[in-house]
Amino acid sequence: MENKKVDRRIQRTRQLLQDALISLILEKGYDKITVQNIIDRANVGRSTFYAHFLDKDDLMASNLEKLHEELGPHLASSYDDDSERAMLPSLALFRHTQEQHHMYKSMIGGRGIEIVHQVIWDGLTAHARAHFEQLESTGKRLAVPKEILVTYLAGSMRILLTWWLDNDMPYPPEQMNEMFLKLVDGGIEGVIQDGQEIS
Amino acid sequence: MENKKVDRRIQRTRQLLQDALISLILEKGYDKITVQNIIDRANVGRSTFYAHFLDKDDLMASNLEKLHEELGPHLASSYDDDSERAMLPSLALFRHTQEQHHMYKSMIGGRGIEIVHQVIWDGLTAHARAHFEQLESTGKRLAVPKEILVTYLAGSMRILLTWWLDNDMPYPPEQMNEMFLKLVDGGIEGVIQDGQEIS
DNA sequence: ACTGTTACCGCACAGTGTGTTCAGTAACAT
DNA sequence: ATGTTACTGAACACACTGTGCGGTAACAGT
Repeated sequence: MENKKVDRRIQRTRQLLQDALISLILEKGYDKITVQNIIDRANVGRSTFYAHFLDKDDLMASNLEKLHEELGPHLASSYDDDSERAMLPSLALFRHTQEQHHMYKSMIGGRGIEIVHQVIWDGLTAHARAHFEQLESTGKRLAVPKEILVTYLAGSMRILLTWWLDNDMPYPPEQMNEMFLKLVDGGIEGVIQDGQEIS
Repeated sequence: MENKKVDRRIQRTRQLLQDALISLILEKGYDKITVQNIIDRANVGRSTFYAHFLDKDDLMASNLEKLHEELGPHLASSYDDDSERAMLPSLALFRHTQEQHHMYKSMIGGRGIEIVHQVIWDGLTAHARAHFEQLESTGKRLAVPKEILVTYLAGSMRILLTWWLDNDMPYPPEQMNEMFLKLVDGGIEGVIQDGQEIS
């Protein structure tokens, strides 16, 4: 059933290139990296690089995709842990970030990259949107436009996550999650109203 | 007293280059712009560009500096308006953003740029830090590390500002400011404690 | 209006990175 | 052992960078 037919050489090459990119990002930042740098560090032929990826961005995207696939299961299991007050799978995200902090830091800390936005943050935003839509369907009214709430919630998560990584994760994921919820809950609750009328 | 000795040709050239950069950013994003593009659009000789700026980043920095100088007075006057609950000069910032939205959007919306961080956001963070330090000096205790609060506050401002620009400013600055304060106040107040003891 | 100064232009230059092609070689699966 | 497939290395045209320099045009001050 499993597709184990992937040539070892392919696996090796892709891995080498992906690792090279990450380590280079952590050293000098995404912008300043050239394809030349990457293939030098990975010790891979020039033509080989272009046989696998279109360019630097494409390689980055593949890295991101990999991470995203791996994150999936973690999110699913998160609903067991903090299902109660979960507006976002924040605890799961903090935990996974700690596990894969090299990868995350290369994508977040060392300056944001276009593609990261499109995959990670848009996913978070979707989560938040679903939360508020579900809330609305139960008759609640929002004193602030939904899209702003959604952006704010996902954005706050991003802010704390970024800070955490930039500061070498000085607190455990659980504590970060507590603080995140404490900060965000207050503001969110203030704009949720039971009644029909809005000011 | 005034230094009006600046050669007209210099003013003209610098202005042309700065405008060219902004319009190009709004079209295709900072990363994809070359010095060649800039001088073509500005209709300025190659050597002239390098007579004024070191490279693309340097030109961007000059643009940013210009904006920052102009923002100064606005911030000062903001303390008249919302001095009461001002943790940040948020209203002034929303207003100035609306006035200079082309400039701001080119620097924020179309993907963050390294230098922007260092000037605008670090300034905001400093404001926030000053606020909490002043709060601490009056005997209040914080249930969340100060640096996290600072980051969160400045970050939230950034989030909303970015959203506002990306969505073509659908609400007036005053309303954005109200919503910002509503969202942020709740969370912040929840972590400020009067007493001496912390959990 | 005249004059010295200074900014601009245009072109040429070496240097570096890009993305493609292709024949030769080595590692792979079976 | 054999056919297949991925990698290598070198060459290629192209694009952009940053610098240098003589000629030209716009400037400020008298």
